Amino acid sequence: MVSVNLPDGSSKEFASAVSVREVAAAIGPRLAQSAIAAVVDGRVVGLDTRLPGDGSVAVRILTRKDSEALAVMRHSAAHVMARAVMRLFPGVQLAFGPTTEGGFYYDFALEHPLSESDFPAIEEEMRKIVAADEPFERIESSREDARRVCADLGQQFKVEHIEQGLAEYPTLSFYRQGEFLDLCRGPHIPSAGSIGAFKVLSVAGAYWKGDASREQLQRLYGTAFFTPQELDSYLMKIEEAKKRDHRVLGKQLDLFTISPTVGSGLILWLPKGATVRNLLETFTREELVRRGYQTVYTPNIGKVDLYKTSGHYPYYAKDMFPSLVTTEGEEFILKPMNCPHHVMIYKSRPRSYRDLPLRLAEFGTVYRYEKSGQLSGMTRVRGFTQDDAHLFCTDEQVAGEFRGCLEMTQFVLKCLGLENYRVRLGFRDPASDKYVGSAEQWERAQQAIADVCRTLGIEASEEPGEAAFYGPKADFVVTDCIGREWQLGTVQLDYNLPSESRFNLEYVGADNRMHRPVMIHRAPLGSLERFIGVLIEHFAGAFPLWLAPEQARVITVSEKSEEYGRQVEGQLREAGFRVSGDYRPEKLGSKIRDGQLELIPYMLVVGPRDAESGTVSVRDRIDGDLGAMPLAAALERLGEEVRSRRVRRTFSGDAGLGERGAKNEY
RNA sequence: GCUGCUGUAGCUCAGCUGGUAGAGCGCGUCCUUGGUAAGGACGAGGUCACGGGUUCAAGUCCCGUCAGCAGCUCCA
Repeated sequence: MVSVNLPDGSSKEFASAVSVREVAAAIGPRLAQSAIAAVVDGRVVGLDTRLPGDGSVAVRILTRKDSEALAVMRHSAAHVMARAVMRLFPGVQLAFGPTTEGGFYYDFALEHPLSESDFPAIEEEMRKIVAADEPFERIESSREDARRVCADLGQQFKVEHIEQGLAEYPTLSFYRQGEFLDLCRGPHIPSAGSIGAFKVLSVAGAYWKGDASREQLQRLYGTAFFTPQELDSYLMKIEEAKKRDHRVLGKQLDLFTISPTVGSGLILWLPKGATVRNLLETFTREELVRRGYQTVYTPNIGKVDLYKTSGHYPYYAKDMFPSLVTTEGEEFILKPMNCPHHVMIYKSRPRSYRDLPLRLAEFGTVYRYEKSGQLSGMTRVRGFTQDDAHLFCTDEQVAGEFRGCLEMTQFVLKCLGLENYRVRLGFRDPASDKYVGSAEQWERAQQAIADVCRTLGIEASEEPGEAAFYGPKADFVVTDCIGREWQLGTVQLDYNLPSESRFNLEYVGADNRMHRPVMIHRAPLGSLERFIGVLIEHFAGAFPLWLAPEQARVITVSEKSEEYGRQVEGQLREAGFRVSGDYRPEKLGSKIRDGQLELIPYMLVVGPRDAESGTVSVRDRIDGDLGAMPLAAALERLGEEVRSRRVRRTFSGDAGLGERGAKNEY
């Protein structure tokens, strides 16, 4: 006798070991019809799952209305896609085919290189399979049988996976659908007919088990929904997100460009982009002064010995541009980070505990040789400027300094309306011995960091094993408009560079003895390139007034008002606004449209009526025509919005193309 | 770096199975002098990424290089 507890609080008794399908049928024929899967004691299972013969279990039947059902269906869609590919191309080796946040993919090894031109045939074959509505049948077998079946099918990846990845499982499961049989944990939908709408989206390379030294596979991406309407709206969402892409907007709005002649991964800041950067730098600099930092400048190159001492060379040699060798045989490298230079400033004279904490800040431009396939717009580049600073402090000061760094990062992000981020705390892997510094020192620091986050109300995930070898860290991660995550700000403790084997940093303590300082690396924005790239997407190019490259544009109703228009423009400029004037002999509507498309926050329309009364007709980018007002009133309105750094509208949220939520369902 | 795809006017793109280049927007000139998202006419603008090859003939086919895109991998 088994007692089945249902979500509505009721329960049903069954005499024997029933399947979930039978439970659904007992609740109602309609439910049995629309059931996709079920959640049994918190685990998503297929309808063919048999409940235990006695005791009590919680069962929730999933229909297409439940979000868990979508993932189950998509996984089945991945099988259907694999089946279609196997029908079309001989000799397909199956690898993994999990669901992702926005759909699913399946990795294959096959001779024929898949391309978009193959998608229609694959989709057509999938349509046939869905229309046939054959059931997904679960088959359980022993490890040995499973291995033999896969070997007989010639599926080498599956054989390897059974032998290695699944070594601990005594029994394994297959799912059969028609001629298609695949090693798979499941669960699956009852039959293919529930796949309402699907699309093969893209193909790309991927390595078996993510290992670049292993076979390269072809990864076919797709997505599926229960209804064509949902699929359409998803595809629309992707299109919308693509329009927000900073690479598209950067070109459209003349913010930055990249020239192959200068070099890929090297950003050329156009005047408008440079304006935004400049404003951000000024904003940050003011904040640094307020928080007790001192600014420094250091050169773009340094002798290779500096990096030998820091330990970065030759360990990171592949990630740096090759060294520059002078005719006299001196070897320099383009600096890949600022810390060694800042360390030398610390070492430029003996330090006392009274000097600490010493906070040295610099907008330092660094160069790293990223692999060509890595480069992407402004978010992944080979030359970038960090809003960098290095703090030298005593062990006791670490918590307070760390707190200050996080507060500043929080403050800066808040000022920009960037609220959609998460913080990852990279902690040590207790099982590893690769770390510099004592275990107690780490424990104390990690504890302090976690406490600081808690008191600041920062939602942070502790990730053991994610720390760098030299110290724990806190990374601020934001998601871009197409769902990719980018690390922006970072705060990292460093026990390595100050150590005896590196730069051997010291200070004289109150006890007149030498002590070793702790170093903190921190960059609230991270890199200006990446940060502004993310900001462009965050605002969809429509920067808040205080950051807008062009804050206002004077537009004349006709050429008759040009003189008054230029006068207004002059007064705005005098008042410190970034302003332009459009005096072309175009119609008003046309000039407004241009201004709107260029995302100018305010347009000041002036015509004969305004010239007469000394007014301007203000048009707001967001709210439209605000009507005529005295010029002084308009200046006050804009000035107030700048001073308060008001953020009126953002476009966060992604199109669900990310990999978060990817599950390895085989 | 690897796999796949892409590279045509300033921008977005068309150009069929090879027969010496097109559109829209933008730009220039002129007409129009208009009150909140596209007035009209005319015109200029292209080593079809670069280098080889096949061919009577290459934007189109093949190879290489460079760059971009998607993904994998890595990030002090």
